[in-house]
Amino acid sequence: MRRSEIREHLLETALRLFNQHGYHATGVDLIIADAGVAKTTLYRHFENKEDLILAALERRDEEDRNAMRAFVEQHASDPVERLLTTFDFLETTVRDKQFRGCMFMSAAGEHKDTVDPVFRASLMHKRLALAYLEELAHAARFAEPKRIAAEINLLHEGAVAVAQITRVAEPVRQAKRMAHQLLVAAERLTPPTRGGDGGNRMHG
Amino acid sequence: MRRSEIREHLLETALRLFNQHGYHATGVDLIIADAGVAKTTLYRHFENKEDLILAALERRDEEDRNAMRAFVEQHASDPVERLLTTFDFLETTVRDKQFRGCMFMSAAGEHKDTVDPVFRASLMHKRLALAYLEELAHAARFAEPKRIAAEINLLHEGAVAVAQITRVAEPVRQAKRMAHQLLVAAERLTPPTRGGDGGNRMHG
DNA sequence: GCGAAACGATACAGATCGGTATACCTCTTC
DNA sequence: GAAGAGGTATACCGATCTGTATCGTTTCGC
Repeated sequence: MRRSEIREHLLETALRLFNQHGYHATGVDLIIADAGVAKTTLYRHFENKEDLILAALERRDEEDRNAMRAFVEQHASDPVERLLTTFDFLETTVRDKQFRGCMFMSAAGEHKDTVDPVFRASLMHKRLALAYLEELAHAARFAEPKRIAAEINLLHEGAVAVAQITRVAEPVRQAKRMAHQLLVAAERLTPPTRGGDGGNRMHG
Repeated sequence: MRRSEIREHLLETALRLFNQHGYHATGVDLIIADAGVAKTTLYRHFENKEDLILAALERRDEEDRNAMRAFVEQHASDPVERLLTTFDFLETTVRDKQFRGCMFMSAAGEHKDTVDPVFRASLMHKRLALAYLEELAHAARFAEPKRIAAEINLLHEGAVAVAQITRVAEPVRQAKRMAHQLLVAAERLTPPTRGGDGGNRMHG
């Protein structure tokens, strides 16, 4: 394994264990044992455990947002449908056997102080996720794109939270239906053509 | 302090510290120091730390649900308004300086295994909270009370999750507006009188 | 008022935590 | 093929973790 591969391998292992057991409950000894790496190696790549957590979250942040973007762009072209398709992406993540809730919410839940770097990293991720929804809402020409994005975002968080507890995917589908209902009632700068449904069909 | 008072004092102290720092990050040494109690005393009242956590969550569960019930019954009489008033209650908890997210979601986030007693306690709380919403939705004579309750519940979780990250109360108000919009469109077994709004006024 | 139960204080056990030090091995690179 | 960087393995550090043992003191029920 090359140096960069070791780093990636450590980040993947850490992410998996953090997701499985949480951040405090996952010791560095477990991480290095699972990664099959000496402790010295871990500390050559990361200053300390917090640095590892931050690097892992940063990696996950990019992964998640890129995956959602790719999924949405591949599965829908109409901007309104794209907003709804974000729920389909969420559903795939929730259906994953390894799903144990949003890692950023967990991170913020274990590092509740708003000045904690881990909390701030989670906050940053959520801001970027919201920004993407605003981008979609803007492209969909909603009259209040920020409000729409915040609503979709709230439904995302609610769906994932309920799914974290119940461990079923239904909340995500329900959230999508709620989003659909809110979107068709929302004001648009360019209203859909009369007589049709403006392409806002519900496909799921 | 009488024996029962000490137990209550320990539970209150533990709950405050769990809320402030999380469950793993709060050691029993910190709890007893903050409570001004000997370690022997804590372990005379609780078998171990997990037992303390479970007792604390159980207490909090009853407190929370009673508080919501009392608030809702005091601030609204119409069943539909009561469903909306649950958000006003949430807003008071979110506005609290000590608010750091839902303690049960945090507990489930730190104890992700579904067979973990702490996870199960959180699950139980969420089920009871949902049951109350179903009770309200049933009283409001919605055609699909379970679906309505699940939708309100999802908005609750979303609002609290977003508030946990942003540390502002706005998400709760937004969730209430979304709930209002969904409720007025929902089918009722006894439809509201035509010409009026059926008492589904938005007061907040 | 007397005995038992519960309290506080402290010390301690054993495990685990994050992190470092040391010594040896294995590659790459000039 | 020597140098050096980065790997492994292991031992170790001090701190902290949950939980127990000891012991003197306080408090409460009878």
